[in-house]
Amino acid sequence: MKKRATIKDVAKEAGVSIALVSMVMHAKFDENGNPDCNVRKETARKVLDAVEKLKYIPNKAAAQISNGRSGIIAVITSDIASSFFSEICRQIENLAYEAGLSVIFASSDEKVEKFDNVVTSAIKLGVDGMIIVPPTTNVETMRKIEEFDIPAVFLERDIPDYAPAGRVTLDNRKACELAVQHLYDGGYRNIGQISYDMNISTIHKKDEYYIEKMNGLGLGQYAKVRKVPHAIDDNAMEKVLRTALDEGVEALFLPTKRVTLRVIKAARRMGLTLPRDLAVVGFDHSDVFDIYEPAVSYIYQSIPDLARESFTMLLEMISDHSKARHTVLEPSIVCQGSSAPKK
Amino acid sequence: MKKRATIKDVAKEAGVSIALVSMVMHAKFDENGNPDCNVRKETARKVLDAVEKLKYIPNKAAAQISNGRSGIIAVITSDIASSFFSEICRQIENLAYEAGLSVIFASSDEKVEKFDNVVTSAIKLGVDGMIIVPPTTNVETMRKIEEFDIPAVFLERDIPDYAPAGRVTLDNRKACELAVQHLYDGGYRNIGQISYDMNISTIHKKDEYYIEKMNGLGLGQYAKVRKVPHAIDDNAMEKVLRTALDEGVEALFLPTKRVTLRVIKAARRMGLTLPRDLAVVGFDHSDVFDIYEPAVSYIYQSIPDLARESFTMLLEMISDHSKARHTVLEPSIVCQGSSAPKK
DNA sequence: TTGAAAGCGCTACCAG
DNA sequence: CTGGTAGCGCTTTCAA
Repeated sequence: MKKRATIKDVAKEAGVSIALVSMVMHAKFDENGNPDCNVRKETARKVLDAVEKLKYIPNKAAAQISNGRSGIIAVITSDIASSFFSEICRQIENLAYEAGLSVIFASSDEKVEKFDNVVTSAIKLGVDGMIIVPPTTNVETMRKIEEFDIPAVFLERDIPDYAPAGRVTLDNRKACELAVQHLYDGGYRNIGQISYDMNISTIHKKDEYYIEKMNGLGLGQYAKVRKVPHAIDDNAMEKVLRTALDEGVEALFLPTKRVTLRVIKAARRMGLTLPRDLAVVGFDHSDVFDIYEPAVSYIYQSIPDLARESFTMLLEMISDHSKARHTVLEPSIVCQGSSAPKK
Repeated sequence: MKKRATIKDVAKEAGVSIALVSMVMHAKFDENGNPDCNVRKETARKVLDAVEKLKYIPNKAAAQISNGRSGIIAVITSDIASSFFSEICRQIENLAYEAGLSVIFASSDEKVEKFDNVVTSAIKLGVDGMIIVPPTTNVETMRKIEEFDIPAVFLERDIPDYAPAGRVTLDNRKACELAVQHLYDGGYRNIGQISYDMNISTIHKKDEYYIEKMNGLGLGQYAKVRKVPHAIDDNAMEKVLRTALDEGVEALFLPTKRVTLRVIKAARRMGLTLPRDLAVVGFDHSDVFDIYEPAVSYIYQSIPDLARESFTMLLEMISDHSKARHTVLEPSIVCQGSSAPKK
């Protein structure tokens, strides 16, 4: 169990000072092997050879403690196992990989307390920045982040009262309009909505814009948001669906992937035929939507865009100390069988 | 932009030495507020008050550099966006959270080079251990890990030649037997297999055990593994399926979730009726399997078990420096419509 | 029960 | 172009 080689060992081996080694380790080399710093090529060579020989891998923690940067960013979503977020994480991971950063992912479980805990861990680690899908619109935890001057960008949803963060969100008004209009065009009038009873900005917005659009179409009488708990089980969901149908609902706008999946699963168990018994427009993409019979229509927001925008924004905030921006992405609608025009 | 509070600030504020602060920060407190270390209760109180007041959050990097432990483990899978792995990651994240550890997740993309790179990043970070789904059976990258004395455990598949690591795998022989036997019992004889042409232990094993079982049933004449590239597209997959059917294949054992998804998608596009045109037994669970018409049968391996076993094993290896073990989990089969008995 | 001080490995600044 | 050195924030003896 030999000890891990340190910069000192390399310096000794190469017969130079540790300062030189540090320089060389951070240098980039052109095609001729010339470093982009004030070090002679031969000296650099010696250092590199020593590094090779001792299998030296720098200790980031030590670097972090002396220069303040950890090279780690934190990505905090509700649940990294949920495919919408896991895909975003994956994209961010790739971008970070290319940028030479490490990423730590954490899930809040949509719980404010856990969110606070994972944020604290991230601060302990000394992350250089955070990309956050907040499970609340409360500002408390964010204050900690502010306290430590850590750049942050909100992804997909935000905390309206927290100004210092960047934001990458969807044009949710447009999304709701697309969905409702599409159903309207298909001849549906009693268009309901089922969504979660959570204190999250996008949920609030989607409720609001759905109603706004319904009113705009003169369907205010039908506008009704049915709230269900985030942890609703299949049976409870069936009951909600049953009630909705009894109340004359012809179509449903489902503003999250999760609720969409739950609803179509319930519909299947109940033996409903889409769109005859119920037309559906969901949100975000899932493989299940395409395999389902009929395929499920959905509002699409670009995951690569979400990831890239948030990542580059965060990078800018970290390096240039630039101001927080707000990027709004355009939704589109993918029309499939579940919302085919009424016969 | 005030500076982040350090242990020194807390010490000064509390009027004690930094050593005391360090002790208190690591102490656990019983219900009476008594610390489990040699510090007077009142002193501890003073420290805690100062911590509170200054909003002190310890800097892990500094701790790491002085005591060697980072409190970070790395989990390296093929792709954190693939649901099998993202669920495992999620479970490990929970376990780590409870254990007070941070996790960094990385994807190898099934590429040996990327695998090597993410391992190197992990070493730079000074991770205390790694849970690894190796994209190869080559031992090279693992040697680095050994060099740095970092405990590692292989998850789901392994590198046979690398002894120092722990292992948590499935009983793949049993899995293959279950699948083939089940199809056999349903009256199918020409049972084929489609799998990826990758150098991965579980793929090798599933090929081998499938053939072994076919031979055992006297179906050696039908035993045939059809290899497809990992990145195969829908059209190519359709062609493979078409060929298999032309060659008389009645049933297919699909040894990974990914290939299962691809095959049923192709089957759907081709308008095949399962199990009439083709019986199928897949691997691992996906929501799609349940929604598909008919529901897809699959071999199940417990994700919670996989996660828990590997995590606790790693923890033991880290703390007790205990020896690597090999845990083998039991598969089971979930029979659904896609493999209903032949009519 | 408490404090002083020696590092941990690295960066960054200054001198030569 | 190269080397010396003062920290960075924390842990951990060792003394008091």
